[in-house]
Amino acid sequence: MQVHLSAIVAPMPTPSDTTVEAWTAMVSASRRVLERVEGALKAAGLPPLSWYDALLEIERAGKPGIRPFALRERLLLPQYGTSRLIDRIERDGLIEKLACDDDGRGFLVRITAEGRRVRRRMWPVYGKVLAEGFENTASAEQLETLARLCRRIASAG
Amino acid sequence: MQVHLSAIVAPMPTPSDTTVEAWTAMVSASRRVLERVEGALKAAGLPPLSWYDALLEIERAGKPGIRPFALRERLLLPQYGTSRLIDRIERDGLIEKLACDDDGRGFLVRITAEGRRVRRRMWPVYGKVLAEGFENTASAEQLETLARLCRRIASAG
DNA sequence: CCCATCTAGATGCAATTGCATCGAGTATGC
DNA sequence: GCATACTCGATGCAATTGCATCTAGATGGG
Repeated sequence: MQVHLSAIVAPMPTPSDTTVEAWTAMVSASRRVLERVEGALKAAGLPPLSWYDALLEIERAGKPGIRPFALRERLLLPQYGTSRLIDRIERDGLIEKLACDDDGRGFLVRITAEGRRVRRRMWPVYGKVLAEGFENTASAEQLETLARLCRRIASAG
Repeated sequence: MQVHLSAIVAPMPTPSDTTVEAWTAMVSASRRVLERVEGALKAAGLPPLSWYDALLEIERAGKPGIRPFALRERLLLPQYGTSRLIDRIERDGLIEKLACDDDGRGFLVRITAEGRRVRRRMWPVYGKVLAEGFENTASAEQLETLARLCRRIASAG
């Protein structure tokens, strides 16, 4: 039996079938749910999902607001994406930009009353799709397992 | 204690914390791996991941080729997305369009030698990221579980 | 055969994303 | 205090995506 040196020195870069199965299933699942969520939001005349995530984080930051770079970290968005998302949401009056005292380069983003209202209207639409997709399908225990595995993969390098 | 009728008649549309945890973990994981894959492909001077998926399906279809609508079903892409993806890949010479005898509206898509070569070069780059993300992180058994849960969620409605 | 209807695929236009780069402000070292 | 490096955020431009609509060919009655 011949053994290639590369197989000993370095691990094969080729993933197992099981890995590929898991990966494709994960991508399909998240894409499908994402499509359903976006579709439901649009059908209800509401903004896209990215606005929900941003509004939620901004609302959580409360009265003092949040810096764009901090928002970027939470949303895992590229810097320019964050910048433009903030612009669009602001143009719609759901958030406002506040001068930042201790750093002249940046500013703070705070949610407006209208922003809170819109986020609240989005939640049941969003949540309904999630509940349908997940809770009719898997037990709480299975969902915990799923979450744990996904978190590990997300932080793996 | 007051109970709202809606809580009895229809299930609450609000998902459990566990559901939300699983969902956000799943989205983060797939987005992170996707970013890594796209980054690795770009760093290697190779086309984006969407091309890989398309090339793989087209290659699998073999000599007779595959109709765009069939490709669309497999890739879960919108119709216009498929149409344009085919255009771009064709412009690069990795696939070719063949007249379709039994349906004058459409055509068949077939991979070229160059297309096969490019797909083969993409695989180790793609696969390496998958192997790192999944196999260093979870056992085969866990990956099976992950795949099973994700498949169920993908097909749930 | 002819019309109505349906399916396959393309495309104009607007919105979004990706990439590179820029401008302004801050922090550091001297 | 000042030059240098760094961080924050914006933006021009090209590529991609989403949406609506369109054309050509197929299909199914009458």
